[in-house]
Amino acid sequence: MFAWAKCWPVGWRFNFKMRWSQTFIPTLKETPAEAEILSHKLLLRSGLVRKLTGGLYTFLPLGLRALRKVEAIVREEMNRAGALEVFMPALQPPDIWAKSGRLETAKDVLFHVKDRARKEWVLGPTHEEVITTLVADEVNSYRQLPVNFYQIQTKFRDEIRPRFGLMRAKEFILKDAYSFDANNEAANVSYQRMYEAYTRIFERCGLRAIAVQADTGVMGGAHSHEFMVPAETGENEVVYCESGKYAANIEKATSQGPVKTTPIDNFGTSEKFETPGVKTIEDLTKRFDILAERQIKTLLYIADGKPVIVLLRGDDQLQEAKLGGALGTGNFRAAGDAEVVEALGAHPGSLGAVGVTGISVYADEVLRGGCGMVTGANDDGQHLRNVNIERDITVEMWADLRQVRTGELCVETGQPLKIRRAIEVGHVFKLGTKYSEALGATFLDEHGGSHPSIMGCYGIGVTRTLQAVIEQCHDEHGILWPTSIAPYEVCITALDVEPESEVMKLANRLYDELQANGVDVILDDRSVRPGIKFKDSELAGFPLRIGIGERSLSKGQLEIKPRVGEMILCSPNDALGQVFEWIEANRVG
RNA sequence: CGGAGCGUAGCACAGCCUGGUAGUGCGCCAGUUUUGGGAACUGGAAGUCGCAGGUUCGAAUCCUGUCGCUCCGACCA
Repeated sequence: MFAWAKCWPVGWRFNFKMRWSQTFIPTLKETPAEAEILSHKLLLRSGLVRKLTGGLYTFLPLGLRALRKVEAIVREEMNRAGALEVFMPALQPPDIWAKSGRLETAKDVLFHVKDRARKEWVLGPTHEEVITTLVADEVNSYRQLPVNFYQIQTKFRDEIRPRFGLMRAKEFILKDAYSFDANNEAANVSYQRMYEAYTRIFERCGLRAIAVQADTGVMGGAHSHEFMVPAETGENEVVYCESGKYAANIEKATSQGPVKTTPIDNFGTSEKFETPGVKTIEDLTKRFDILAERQIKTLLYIADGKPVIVLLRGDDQLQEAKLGGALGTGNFRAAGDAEVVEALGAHPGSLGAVGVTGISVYADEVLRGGCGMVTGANDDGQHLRNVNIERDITVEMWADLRQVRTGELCVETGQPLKIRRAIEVGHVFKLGTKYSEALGATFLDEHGGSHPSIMGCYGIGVTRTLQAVIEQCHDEHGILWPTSIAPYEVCITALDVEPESEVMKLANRLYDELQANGVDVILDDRSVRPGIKFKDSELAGFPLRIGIGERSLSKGQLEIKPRVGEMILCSPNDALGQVFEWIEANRVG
């Protein structure tokens, strides 16, 4: 009868009449000490989840209902976009991970388990290897392409430090999808289709998420977007232009660059000077009056076991993701002090690249043409001045390595850029042929030629999305669920719970009518004081509360109180219509 | 893995410095009074003080180790 009923998860048709007294909603008046951020506190206080141990949570009935609704929205939109649902093993043989090379490159996040024969297995943090193996076996012809498989499944990741409840957990629910195409154009279509599906999914979940350009890491390529929910507690930083024309993860973001260094005519040769005790860029600025932008910052990294020098302007910060791209490997780290001394003969604070041989030098583009610069002399307490970079330093590779700073100008619009924190809830990524080549997912084209499929992968953190909604939608009293994913859309608060009372009779009647019309409703029949019912209902965040009590019923009225908005008084006979009208007016997406 | 902090009743915490009867508030159970915004009173149940070892006549308290949790950092295809 009503359209919204159709979006309920499969299997919800024969719901038991849900009385608050018969379910399990352990709300907390006080905040548990373990929770730091608001969404985590509210997850616990409103009785949605409980922690088993760090990074592992049990979903309680209320939390599970919200989770299932998010899943249902994801499923609907993936199906609408033409993706096919499958379900793959979480437990996987390590040999397919060896084939893709990720047994090594992803070893830090992989959980390993042994069976009784002492054979090793891994728990999947994602499923590229499994799906590509399937497609390698089953898809042989261009006629079978394109194809896009997805699943909603528990993933495992050996997080060093789980935190913030469901935000960063050892075990979490991810929707992952993998597209296979015969050529680049088709792959771009698949990508675009997922991008649009994601936009709809987050909209329907009531989330304000923005798509930002994302780092593609070692694999390169321009096609990667992350869907970010702006939030102070987010673990990512997003650089954006207020025009809306540019937004990127800070790992990827570029700008028109920092303030230009004032040119200095410098034809002199570089020369050493004494800088006793100087350890930082700031020391040099303060004690020798040398602007940071006139200094060369020299960092030593170890990439694939070999030292490399990284040069930046003194006032810039290295963006490590960019360095990874330039190095072409993810296997790198900052060198330790001992390694620095061994490679360059001085301690950090006096490092430089002038005259260094045998170590590759990667320099930030901003330094190109830099004259009259100051840098360490690879001799503790000594620096060099009058350094002309292109004359005095052998640079192996110039690259964008610096991190963008607030206020730099947008490459698209010329307006100042802003930076804010955000939660990553989804990621679309054009993979290319890395996995199809490694695992033999090839197809024959119409001329009989064999090619690896072009792949894309697309993830949504389902559990994280749920918490991101809470992080974005709450007030001082509790959660403000969008109707689309609220555990219940309507809570009937009966203030006289005697089974034969007029109040309870009306409450039951309304319950049955709402349920029969596909509205998701809970009846608070607990024998507790009204204040507790009101507070709990606000904490749990049900979008609409119907209050029925003797006081108003004696005047022929009941109360319809939106979680956000003014109370509506109406007669019992008008109640259904009012509720339907409100729900219709407040649907999301 | 580095740094910091914390483990005492279901939850939030005091007690520890200065060793000697296990405490407070909320919650829970029973009763009475209440009854439209987290009630009041009375009574009650509930803790091997994270675990192990040591010092001591005696350890929640001091020492050593260990496990767990939280925060900061490192990490995050």
